[in-house]
Amino acid sequence: MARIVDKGARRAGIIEAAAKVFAERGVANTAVSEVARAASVAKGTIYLYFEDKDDIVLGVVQSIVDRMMVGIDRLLASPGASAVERLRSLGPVFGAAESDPAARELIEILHRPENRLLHDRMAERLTPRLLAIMDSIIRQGLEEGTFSVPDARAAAWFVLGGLQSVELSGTPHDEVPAAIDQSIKFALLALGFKETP
Amino acid sequence: MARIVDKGARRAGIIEAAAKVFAERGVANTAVSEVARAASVAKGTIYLYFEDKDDIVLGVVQSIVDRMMVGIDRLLASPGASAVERLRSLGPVFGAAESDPAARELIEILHRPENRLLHDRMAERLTPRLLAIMDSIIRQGLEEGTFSVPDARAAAWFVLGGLQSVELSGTPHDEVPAAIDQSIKFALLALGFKETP
Amino acid sequence: MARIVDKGARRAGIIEAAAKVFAERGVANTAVSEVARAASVAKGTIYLYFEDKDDIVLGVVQSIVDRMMVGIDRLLASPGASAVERLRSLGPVFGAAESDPAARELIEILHRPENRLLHDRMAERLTPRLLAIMDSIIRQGLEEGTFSVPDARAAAWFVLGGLQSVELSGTPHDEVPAAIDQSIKFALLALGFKETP
Amino acid sequence: MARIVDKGARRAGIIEAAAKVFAERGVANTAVSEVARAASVAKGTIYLYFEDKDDIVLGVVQSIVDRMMVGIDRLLASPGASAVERLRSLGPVFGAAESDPAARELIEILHRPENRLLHDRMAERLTPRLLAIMDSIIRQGLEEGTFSVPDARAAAWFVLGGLQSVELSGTPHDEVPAAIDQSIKFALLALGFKETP
DNA sequence: CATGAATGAGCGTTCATTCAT
DNA sequence: AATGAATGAACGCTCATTCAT
Repeated sequence: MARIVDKGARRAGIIEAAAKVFAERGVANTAVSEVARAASVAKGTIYLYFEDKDDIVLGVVQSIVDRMMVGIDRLLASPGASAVERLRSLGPVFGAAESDPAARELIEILHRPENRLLHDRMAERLTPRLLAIMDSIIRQGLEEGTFSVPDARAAAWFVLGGLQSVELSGTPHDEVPAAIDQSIKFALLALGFKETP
Repeated sequence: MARIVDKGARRAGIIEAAAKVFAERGVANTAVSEVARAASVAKGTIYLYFEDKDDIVLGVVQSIVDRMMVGIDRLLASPGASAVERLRSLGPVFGAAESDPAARELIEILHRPENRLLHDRMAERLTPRLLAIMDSIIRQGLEEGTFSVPDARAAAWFVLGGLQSVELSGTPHDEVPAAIDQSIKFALLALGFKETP
Repeated sequence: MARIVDKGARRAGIIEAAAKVFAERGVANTAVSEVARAASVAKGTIYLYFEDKDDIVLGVVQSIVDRMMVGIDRLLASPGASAVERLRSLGPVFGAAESDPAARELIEILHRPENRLLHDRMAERLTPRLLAIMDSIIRQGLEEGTFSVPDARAAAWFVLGGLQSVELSGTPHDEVPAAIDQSIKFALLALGFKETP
Repeated sequence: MARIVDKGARRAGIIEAAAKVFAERGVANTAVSEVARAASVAKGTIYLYFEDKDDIVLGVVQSIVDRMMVGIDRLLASPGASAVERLRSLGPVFGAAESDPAARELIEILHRPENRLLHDRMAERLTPRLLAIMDSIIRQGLEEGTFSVPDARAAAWFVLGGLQSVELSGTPHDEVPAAIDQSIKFALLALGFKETP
C-alpha cells in the first residue's frame, strides 16, 4: 500500500487531520482512533509516524507554531526598519486574530478549556522564539540609542509578558487593537523610549 | 465509622494528602484511590467530601491560593505606604519563594509539565486577585501624582504580565531577586514614574 | 428517639415513602439513602426494619397488593351473586384503572420499563390470589350448572391469562373497557357458558 | 490480535457464552468481565461487538427468539392445514420443551426470578410474532367458517394470553402436554368452534 | 508499509451495608 | 432505638498500544 505520498507527507496529513479533530472535540476527548479515521488511515499506522498520542499533540503544535512564525518573520522582514518600528509591527501578533479568520478560529479553539494542554504546549514553543525576536529588537534599539535598559534579556521577558497579557485580559474583540496599542506604549516606556526626541 | 475529626478537618486532611500525591505524581497520573490511600481514608469517603476528582483539584488549588493571598495581604497591609512602596513590596510575591522552602517546593511542583492543570487553575484564581491589587496600587499612584497612565486597568494587566514573566524566564534561583528588582523598575517606567522627581 | 410511632407504623411509614420515591425514580435508580431521606429517617434505621433493599421492594409490593385485594374482595362481596355476575364484576380489575386516579397512576408507574421488577413482583403476588378467586368463581359456576369445564383449575389459569392479556395488548385507554367486555365474552365461551339459556 | 473467526462468528460466540453465564448466575449478577472470561475474550473485545451490557442481553434474547421462531415456522408450514389444525400444532410451542432438552433447560433458566429481565425481554420480542401467527390462524378460521369471533385481533390477544398462562401455572412437567391440550380446547371454545359440526 | 481486531490495565464513581456513638 | 460517617467491593466502560496478518 505504499502510495502517492511519502513519509513526510503522510505525517503531515495525519497532523492536519489531528489538528482538525482536536479543534472539534478537544485533545482529551479525541481518541487516537478518531485521528486515524479523520486521516483515513488505520489506527496502527499512526504509531508508525508518532511515538504516542502525546507525540501527535506535539506535532500539531509544532505545525501551528511553524505557521505562525512564518507570518511573524514576514512582518519583521522589512529591511531598514528601526527597532521601534519593528516593535510596533509586532503588535498584531499579540492580537493574534487580525484579519486572518483561520487564525481567529485557532485562537478560539486554543482557549477552550479542554485544550489547555494544546494551548500551553504552543505557548511553550512560541515563547522562546518570540523572546529571541524581542531580544534582537531591544538590542537593535540599544544600538540605535532609542532604548535604554540595563539588561536586554530581562527587558525582553518583561515586555513580552506584558504584551502577552492582553490575550488574557478578556478585552472585547473590537477593543483588542486599541489595547495592543496601549500595551506597546507601556512597552516603549519600560524600554526607556521617549515618544518625541 | 465514627468521626474522629470534624467535617472541615477531614476535608482539609484530604486536601493536604491530595496536594502531596499530586505533587509527587502529577494530577493526571494520580488516581482518586491514591489520594484516598494517602489520606488514610476509603475511596468512597473522598466522594463524601468532593463532587468528583476535579473538585479535589479545585480544593487543592483553593487552599494554595488562600495561603498565598494571606501572605500578600500581609505584605500590603502597611498603612500609609505610597503606591510605589506598595508596588515594590509586591516584588517578593512574583519571586514567590525566597525564604519559604514550602513555597519554593510548591512552585517547583506547579511548574512540572504534568501539573499544568493545577498551575493553570491556580493562576486562574490568583490572577484576578493580583489584578485587583495592582489596579488599586496604580489608582493610588495616579491620585498621588506619581504614576501617569491613561488607563489603570490596561496598565495593571500589562505590568502584571510583565512581572509574572519572571516566573517563566528560567532565571537561576539566586538571581531571581535581582530580576524582580529589574522588572519592578520596568514596571515603574511603564507606569510613567520618574525615578527622581 | 423512640417516638410517636410504634414499630409497625414506622415500617409502614418507610414503605409509604419508598413507594413514593420508587414511583418517581424507579426502583433501580433509587438508592436506599433516598428512601431514608423520603421517610425522614436515617439510612441505618432502614436496616432496623428491613433485611436489605430487596426487602423494602417486597414491602412496597405487598402493601400495594393488599390494597388491591381489598378492592377486589369488595367487588366480589355482593352476596347471592351468580358465578357469571361475579366474573363480569371482575372485569374492571383487569382494566385496573377504572375511576380511581391513584390506581391509574400506579399502573402507569408499574409499566415504566425500569420498574419491571416491581411490576413482576407484584404480579407474582397478585396472580395466586386472583387465581384463587377465579377458581372459586368457576367452581360456583359448575355447581350452578352455568359453566362446563373438565378441570376448574386449568380453566382458571387459561381465563386469567386471557384476561390479563388486555393489559399487554396496548389497547388505547378509552377502548380498554370494551376490550375487557370482549375478553369476558371469550372467557365465558371458554367456560362453556351459553349466553341465553 | 489476529482474527481467528469472522465478525459474525465472534459475536455469536460471545452471545453463546453470555447465554451460558447469564443462565448460571442471572443477568444482574453477571459482570461483563465474566461474559468476557466465558467467551475467552478480553473485556474490551466485548465492546467491539456490543454497545453496552444491555446490548449483550438483547443479543442473547434475539438469538433465543430466532431459534424459537424457526421451530414455530416449521410447525406451521404444513400446507393445506386448516386453522384448527394449525392452532393445535401450536400447542407444543407453549409447552415449549418436551423433547428438546436444551429448550427445557432454557425455559427453566428464564423462569428463575433473577432472570426476569431476560425473560421479559424475550417475551417482548416473541409475543408480537406469536400474536401475528395467532391472528392469521384466526382469520383463516373465520374464512373457513369454523371460528366465529367479532374481532380477530382481540381474540388473538385473549387466546395467546390464555395459552401462555400454562407456562406460568406451575404445572408439573409430565402434565404439561395435557394442560396444553386442555388450554387449546378452551381456546377453540373461546373462538366459537364447535367440536363436532 | 499498512492494517484493525484484540487487548487489559486502569479509571471514576456508586451505594448497600455496617457499627461506634 | 436511632444515627450517618465510613467503608470498599464492585461495576461498566475507555482507549492507548500491540502485532499477526
